[in-house]
Amino acid sequence: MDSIDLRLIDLLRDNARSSYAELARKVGLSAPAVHERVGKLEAAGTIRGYRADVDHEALGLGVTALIGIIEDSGADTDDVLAAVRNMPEVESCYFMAGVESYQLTVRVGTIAELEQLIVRINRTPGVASTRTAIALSTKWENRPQPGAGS
Amino acid sequence: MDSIDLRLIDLLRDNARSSYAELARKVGLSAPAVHERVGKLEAAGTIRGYRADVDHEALGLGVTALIGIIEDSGADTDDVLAAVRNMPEVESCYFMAGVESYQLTVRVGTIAELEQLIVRINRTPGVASTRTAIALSTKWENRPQPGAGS
DNA sequence: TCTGAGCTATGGACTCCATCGACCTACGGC
DNA sequence: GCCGTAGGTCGATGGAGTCCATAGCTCAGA
Repeated sequence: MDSIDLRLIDLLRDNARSSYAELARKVGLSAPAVHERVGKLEAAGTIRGYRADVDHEALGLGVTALIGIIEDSGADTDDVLAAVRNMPEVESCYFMAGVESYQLTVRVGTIAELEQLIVRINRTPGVASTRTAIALSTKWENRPQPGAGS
Repeated sequence: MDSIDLRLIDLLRDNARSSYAELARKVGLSAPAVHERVGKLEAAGTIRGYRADVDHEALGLGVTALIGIIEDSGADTDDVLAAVRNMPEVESCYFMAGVESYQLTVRVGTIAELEQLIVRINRTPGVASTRTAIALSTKWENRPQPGAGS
């Protein structure tokens, strides 16, 4: 993990479909060398994968909300987690310090769907209550933090 | 935007480095046809780009936190936003309904750095107070919600 | 100091892919 | 019925991906 690796990661975070030849030109190595470095970063788990960044509104998922979950005392946290995992609307899930055990990012098409989702979460065994905040607009998301390779 | 487009989006959300030839095999079209469809999705802004999904811990950013910002009455929201935009630690930023105007996802290396970041945000003109919750663990992030194309 | 092991780069070769142009088909409007 | 358009296939070709052999570099140990 040297500065060339960091630059490769930055470049792939900016455009994951860059060709190895292009990456090679930018970091000043040959394409096979870049290929091997990227392969090692993937094998080590530093690069987990490559994802298309989509416009959720264009896919009919224009409503974004953050939901905090407060668990019952004595609830089985794994059961709550498993229930939430089965809800495809839940895009991200963090286990938190504080009163709210889980913090979710959810995406739905309409406010009505959000209401139904909240009801479903509240009905889940182990969930005492939830707190929902709606995002009026997304200023930015998943902005890559430049590494030392720049 | 038909079901083939949705499948292409799903496939690219799963692996953004798939070759056009591979995508073509999976959706049952020729590679040039897939190339053109993907190009149109990009031009329309439905696909915004392609990002490598990295392990933040491996990059020394093992601390994730969510920060809510409460603004001063009469604060210029754009100034607050601009200040936050200049902080590279802020990965995502939503403008929210409710008492907290902004909700941030931030990533830093240590709790000490988080403390400094919180201080910096609180010192920003227009910010009345903040509320921070630390993620003890990330169950999942940016999980793609399958479209109807599956 | 010399030597050998291990790592990582390069360059060549071969295969496969991206991409362009030509043509074909289905469909809707005149 | 005819034409224009949208969107597909096929074929060709230039370039990319990837495997392999080889060469330099670093370091440990004789």
